[in-house]
Formats: sequence, C-alpha cells, structure tokens
Amino acid sequence: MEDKENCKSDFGTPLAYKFTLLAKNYYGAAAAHFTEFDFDKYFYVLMVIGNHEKITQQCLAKYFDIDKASIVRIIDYLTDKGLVNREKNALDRREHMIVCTEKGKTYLPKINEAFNLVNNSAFKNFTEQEQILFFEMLNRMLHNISGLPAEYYELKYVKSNNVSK
Amino acid sequence: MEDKENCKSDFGTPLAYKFTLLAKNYYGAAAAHFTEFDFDKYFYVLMVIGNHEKITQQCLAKYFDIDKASIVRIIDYLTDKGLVNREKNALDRREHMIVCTEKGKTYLPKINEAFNLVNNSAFKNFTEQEQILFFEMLNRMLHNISGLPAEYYELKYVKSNNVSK
DNA sequence: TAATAATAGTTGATTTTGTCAACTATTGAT
DNA sequence: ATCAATAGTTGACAAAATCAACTATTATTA
Repeated sequence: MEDKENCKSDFGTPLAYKFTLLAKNYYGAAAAHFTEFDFDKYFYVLMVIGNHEKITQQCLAKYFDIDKASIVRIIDYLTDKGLVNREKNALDRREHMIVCTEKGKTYLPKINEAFNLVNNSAFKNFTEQEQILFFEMLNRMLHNISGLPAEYYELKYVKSNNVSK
Repeated sequence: MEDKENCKSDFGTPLAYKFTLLAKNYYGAAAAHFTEFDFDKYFYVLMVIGNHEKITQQCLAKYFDIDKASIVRIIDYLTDKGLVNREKNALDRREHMIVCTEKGKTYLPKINEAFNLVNNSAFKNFTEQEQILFFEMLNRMLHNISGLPAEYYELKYVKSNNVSK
C-alpha cells in the first residue's frame, strides 16, 4: 500500500483505461493521414497482409485476437476495394491465403510512413532508450496479461489436446 | 532509420495495436473477478462515480472520451441495476449529478481490489521504479498524442471560441 | 477403407456499441 | 428580451462483435 503513494491516482486506475484512450487518440491521429485513400478502415490489417507474402484468415484472427467471422468481413471489405485477394492454398485447400494486390501494395509505404509519424509524435520527448524500454515493457506486460506470445503471429495455433506435428 | 534496428518489428507496428490487445486482455482478466455481480459492465464507470461525491454526465463523457448519448445509456443501465442515481443540481438545474447508491458503494472495494490484482499481474516482474516509469511514460504519451490533459477530468470542458470565465 | 473428428472459412441472426441529429430544459450573454 | 450555449434525452441508424449453424476439406483411427 505505502509503495503507491507517489502515483496513487494512477495505481488506482485500471491500466486498460489509459490503453483505450491512447488507442483511440492514436487511430484518430493516424486516420488524418489516410483521408485521400479510397478506403477508410483496416489500414493496419492491410499492412500486416502486405508484410507477408500470404497469410491465412486464421492467422489474422489470432494476430488481432478477433473472431474469424470478423476477419471474413474485413477481408470482404478489402477485397471489394481491390486491395487483397483470396487464393486457395493448393497444399491445404481449406485455407484461403490472403495476398495483397498490386493496388494494395501501393498503399503500404504511405501507411507505414503514417504509422511512423504517429509513433514519433507519440514518442515526442522520449529518448531513443526510453522508446526501446517502452516497447520492451509493453511486450512484457502483454506476456504477463495474456497467454498469447506477442510477436509470433506467424505461428499456427495448435490445439492442446493432441499435438502430433 | 538506423536507430530502429534493435526493435524494428515493434517500431514498424502502430502502438495502438498493442494498446488494443492489452486493453482487451486486461478487461478479460478483470471480468473474471466480477462474475458473481448482478451487473456485467461499466465497472470502472461505477468506480469513477463512486470516487466522486457527485459527477455530471458531461464530466464522465469527457473522462471516457465518448459521446454524451452513450453516457446516458450507461447511466440508464447503472440506474436500472440500482447502483447510481441521478440528482438535479440545485445550482444549475440542467446538470444531473450522478451519485453512487449504497448498493453501488458495496461493490467499490471489490472492483478496486480486482483492478489492483490485474494491475499487479500486468506488472509482474516490474520493479516498483519500472511501474512508476511506465505510468509516467503513458501519461507523457497521452499528453503528446491528444490535446486532452489526461488527469484533469474534474475540469469542466470550455469551448475555445470565447472563454470568459 | 469407412467413419469420425478437426480445421478453415462462410453465412445469417442477434446484440452491442457508437454516432448523429433533433429535441427539451435551463442558463448565460448582449 | 432575445439569442446563444450547455446538459441531458431520445430515436434512428450504422458499425462491430458474437454466436451458432453450415460447407468444404483434411486428419485420425478403428
């Protein structure tokens, strides 16, 4: 108890409150960079797809921690806009590999640059060392608070009962 | 560019992605503590109300950065559950002061304890100094990324055109 | 091999949530 | 006295998440 005197208004606050505020403001700031695009959502989903040659909807669902049904609708949206395509995986025809179209790829540098800009303004007056420390702390906290490994979104999710391969 | 070699997978990632994941996991963990309550939402809203003798819906809207219409429905919900009441402010009868009921107050210690527990597990293996630094960084970032002062939710919001008082 | 289970994805129904504009009432400003 | 601003409410609507049922395909196993 006594260790919380310094910052007690924060310690009594659920961390998620600040995370929610930060995420909201962050996306608001980022959206300002995308006003001339002919799509208005799912910028980061597109970036993740573009950073992989191909990626399954399951992987995206895991990475973003949302229901696979939601991913279907996101991919529908991006497909409508001509930014990604579904391609059946010949090796496992249940899987639809999501691939970025040429049009989609033209947006990637702009999206990347915009996120960098917003990251930089978020980190204003942070030293480089502080920035690294901050990311390290976020990753540690994500590891503490969830079973999910934070970084390994390329991994297939494997059910726990009978892992044979 | 070269300063990003260490952590480049993170630096290419919008911060908000991690904030969103953290918030989701945090609320999931917290909700596990509230399963026996006869309400299932807005725990932190109740706590904020309980931490004030009285608070207007405008203040809550500002604090949580959501539309006042949403606040109306949240307060409706909490009122239905018997946790808060609306009381007209005699000094300004437009304002409805939200006050915690006796029943509502019985939940406050449990909610507070649960958030502390989840905070503590989020901060597992953080030194006390790291925890303070983390909060400090979050606040700094919130200040950078938004015009809103993070802490001053008691302040009335004043329109910018003609601030006379 | 046949039957069964598991996985990837889709769809439709439902709920929840947020947003917007219009509205009442009250107060403040000129 | 008039007009503008504020606090709150409401209803309509749109966006998003969730859930269960479904198809297609692959893996397991008896």
